[in-house]
Amino acid sequence: LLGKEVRRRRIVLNQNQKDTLRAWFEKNPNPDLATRGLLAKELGISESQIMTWFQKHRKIQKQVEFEYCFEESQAQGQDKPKVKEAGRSRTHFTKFQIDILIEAFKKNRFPGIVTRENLAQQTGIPESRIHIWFQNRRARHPDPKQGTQTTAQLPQCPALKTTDQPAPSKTLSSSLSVTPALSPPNTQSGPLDLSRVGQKQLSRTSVLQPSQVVQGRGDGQSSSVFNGHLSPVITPGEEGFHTQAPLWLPIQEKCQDPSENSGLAVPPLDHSTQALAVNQLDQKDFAFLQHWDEWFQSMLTEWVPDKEYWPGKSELHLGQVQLQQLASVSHPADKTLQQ
DNA sequence: TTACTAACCTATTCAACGT
DNA sequence: ACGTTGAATAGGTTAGTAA
Repeated sequence: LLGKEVRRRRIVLNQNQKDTLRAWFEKNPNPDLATRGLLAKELGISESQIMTWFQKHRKIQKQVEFEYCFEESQAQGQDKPKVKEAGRSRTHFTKFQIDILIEAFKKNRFPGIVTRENLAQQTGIPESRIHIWFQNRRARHPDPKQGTQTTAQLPQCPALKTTDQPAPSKTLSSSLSVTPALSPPNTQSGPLDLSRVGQKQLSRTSVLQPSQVVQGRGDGQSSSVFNGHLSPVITPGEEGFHTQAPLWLPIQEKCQDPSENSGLAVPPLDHSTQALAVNQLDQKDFAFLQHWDEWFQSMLTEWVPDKEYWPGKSELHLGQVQLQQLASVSHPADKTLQQ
């Protein structure tokens, strides 16, 4: 926004690069670090870009395979033997390297590409490994400055806790995948397992990316408020779940270093700003949100975990009625909801 | 303007390795 | 066997680029 570092400049692979990558992918969809390095040299792009490309294509291939299996599976002789990568290699960082990384982490938990590359140069560690290191570090060392609330409490930064799905305004805007807004808590990967609640964390509550927290759509609409509002924080209670809706989520995005974080994090929104955001809603908006919250809560209180109903990873099969219900309460002013 | 997709994120799991 | 932690995966969003 202000010329600060954002993310790695997006490149567009040329045909030759794509062909080469595809050829390598066919030979081995899981190249190790050394192989990726070689490829990177050959193609003139970075190893982490190679890594990203392969990650994406593994996903795509899985999806394709799944669809293929779904269509003509049963009879055919199951999946072909895949190229199995030899044991996962593990990078060993020296204390010197770790010290540098930890220092950098203290300064900024979300280093942009420039910082990561600087660190790579300082430490001699490939940038992609540094990226992974920061991911792991963030996951395992929650920011102490974010307070000591548990994840079941009010959302905290840099990540805004929500239910495990995006807010309806987003959800509905893309392909009417209504599942998210109606998903019961912690069910993205299957039935709710209450035994785990309260241990490490509420499993499968998703966390918005820093950039997802407050970023409006730039169209003057109060989507950010919607985002916060429509994401009830669901806490397990003795008799089920309690939502904390309606929620005017106190968004306190905290950039580590505004001058050079990845640029995905957004500046903190102080309380006056929040209040303003809320006040800016007109009565129609407010009535709608109240209506939504009531409906949402009623849906949640009616919901009963049913193992048969949540068999696997993803889909929640909703009845037509629920879909229509959801659609019918779309905010008239929010065009994205109309879709 | 829209579709595509690289770059990025969290959450979770796998697995190497030191104890 | 277990804890730590690097690597991988799943599932998502953001934003730059080409059509």
